[in-house]
Amino acid sequence: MSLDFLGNLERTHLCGTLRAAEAGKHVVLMGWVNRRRDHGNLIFLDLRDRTGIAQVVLDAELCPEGHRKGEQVRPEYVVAAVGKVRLRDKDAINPKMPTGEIEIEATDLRVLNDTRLAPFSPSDDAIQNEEVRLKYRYVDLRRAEMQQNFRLRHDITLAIRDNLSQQGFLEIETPILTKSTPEGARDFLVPSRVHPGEFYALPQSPQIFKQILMISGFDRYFQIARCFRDEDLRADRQLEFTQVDLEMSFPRQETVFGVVEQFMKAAFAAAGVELPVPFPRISYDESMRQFGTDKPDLRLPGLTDVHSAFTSEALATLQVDPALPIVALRIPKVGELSRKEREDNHPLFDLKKGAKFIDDFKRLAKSFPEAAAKVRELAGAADEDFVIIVAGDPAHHIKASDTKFPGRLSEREINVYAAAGNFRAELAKKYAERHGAFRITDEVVQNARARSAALIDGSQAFHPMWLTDFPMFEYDLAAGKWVPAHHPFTAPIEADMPNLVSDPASVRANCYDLAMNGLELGSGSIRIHRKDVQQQIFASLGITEQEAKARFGFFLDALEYGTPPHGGIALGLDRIVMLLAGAANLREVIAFPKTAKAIDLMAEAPTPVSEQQLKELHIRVALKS
RNA sequence: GGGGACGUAGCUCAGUUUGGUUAGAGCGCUGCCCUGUCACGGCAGAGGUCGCGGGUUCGAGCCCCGUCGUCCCCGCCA
Repeated sequence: MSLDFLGNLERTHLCGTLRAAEAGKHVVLMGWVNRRRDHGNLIFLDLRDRTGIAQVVLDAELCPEGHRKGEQVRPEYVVAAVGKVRLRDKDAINPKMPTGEIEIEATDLRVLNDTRLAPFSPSDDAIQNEEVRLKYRYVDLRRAEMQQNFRLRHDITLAIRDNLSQQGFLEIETPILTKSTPEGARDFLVPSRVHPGEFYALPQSPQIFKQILMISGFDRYFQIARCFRDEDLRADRQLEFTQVDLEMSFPRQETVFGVVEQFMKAAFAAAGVELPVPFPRISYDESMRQFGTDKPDLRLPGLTDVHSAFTSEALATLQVDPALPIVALRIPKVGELSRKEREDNHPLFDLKKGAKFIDDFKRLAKSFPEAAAKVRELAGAADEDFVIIVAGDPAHHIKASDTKFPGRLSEREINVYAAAGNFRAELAKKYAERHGAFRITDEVVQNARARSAALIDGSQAFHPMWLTDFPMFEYDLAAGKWVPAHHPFTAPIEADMPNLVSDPASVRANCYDLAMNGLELGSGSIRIHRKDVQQQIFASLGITEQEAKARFGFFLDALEYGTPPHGGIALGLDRIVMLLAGAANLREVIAFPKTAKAIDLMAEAPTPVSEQQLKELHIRVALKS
């Protein structure tokens, strides 16, 4: 069909905002045709823009030209509707729509653009095919749910910026092209044209720069910072992601917690949710014991120590390592599972962690009726609750004693807890419908979206938790030495410093994580600001002065020029938005995300580049055959 | 690198258990009809290399092997 020019037509209103109060006004609306209902001489168009939908009426008698065009428009055509707002007859009011009391009596319709038939319609909320959604992301993003997600993201980001600014933080940008450091995640490298054979790296975080900003006297820095890590993706991990990154001078751990609690409260308020502060705290060891993870989800029961339910004879018969934890995990209201249902769950358990599980209670009860009953009692299990016992496998090649140091959890213990914790999280996801523990979060998120004036109580739906007292070092059994569990500028807790050399196992790091509903939201630490302490740490890690200089030279220099005590944290903005959007993965809150195989299906990145480009960059590609 | 789920019409899915006529449904799409619909309705119609390759078989959407893609998890992510 022939298209119309916009001419000097100016939009006067937004579709979703029209109400009965506007009745009688002449309006010009522009947007996409959401649906068309053709009654012959009367055509209804649902016109959609970012604010919502309004009904346009094309009457063959009142507006023959517009009606004629209306016969030809199709969903997702872009049109301008000119006309008068009028109240609908009482029996024509649609109470399901915010604009349902009015409609636009069209006097003119301009067809601004047509469309190819998209593989799905933005008005269709049943679309689940992520491949198609990502390829046609521009259509997917038109969907009301996506529009809401990005409105939410905007509001949250704005609130955090505003709040941190009010708390005296200054937003300062740091380089995207920077220096590769071999620590941590894999870097994305950028070849230098000017310097043959040399590379920049994209920042995994602004870590070193923000510390230098403290040395530079900015006192309080923050940045909504894009970060890049070339690692495998997950539901909560993308190659590039956004951190709320901040650093402050002269803080105690408490100071950082206070700052974060304030801006998190503000961020949640921007999403319509009241988040109580301060957040509760738990030590790393306690979190591992109780939840088998350092990002606990407190909406479900934790792990229960059920060692006491078993006699040593029973453990021997069951082939369970008595030196390792024996815990029960309980998923409420799952009901009794058939053998096949249980077996379907077995791949969710990570056998490589040196742990095993018992999920057949009937069989257990035949041989050890008291133990079976005692386990369920200790775990507080009701009849319809599903209980699994997780314990150490004595056949594992690393013995329970091999990595055991007094006063802290051993690698084997951690792995048994982790196997239980992972299993718990996977089963919780699988049986979400049955246990219903996640429903409260969905409800709060849904209600908050409706944006009534008052904030909705989020205390039952969101469970923030500070994790503290992480071990400073981990023992690398293969290398036979202590390695840092965090980046090497993390300060030890002051009281533990005398033990740095004599008893590294006992040293705790002055760092902290923020977890919520099974997600790690952020991680930070108080940093080392003294050269002598930094040298001690390097020494206890077996890093020579030359090595340290090669890796972090400029930063170690900077540390010697009057570095104030400082510390900070970085929080995953995408994850915060994901929680508040009620989304199951990050792709729902990132406009142009990548697939699990790190591909942008819309832009079709990555791709090979021309020989000429490679040549300019002094690069030759040698693919492994 | 490893484990798991999925892949049938544009979309959502049934059909795969136990191989057997021309592979179905709803939505969407096309044409016609319709002045009060709002998931409009009515009539008619088009649309399928059953992800791809190979194998078994008289015969494969269904069985076997391989491969590709999407998703989830482990490893990895200081």
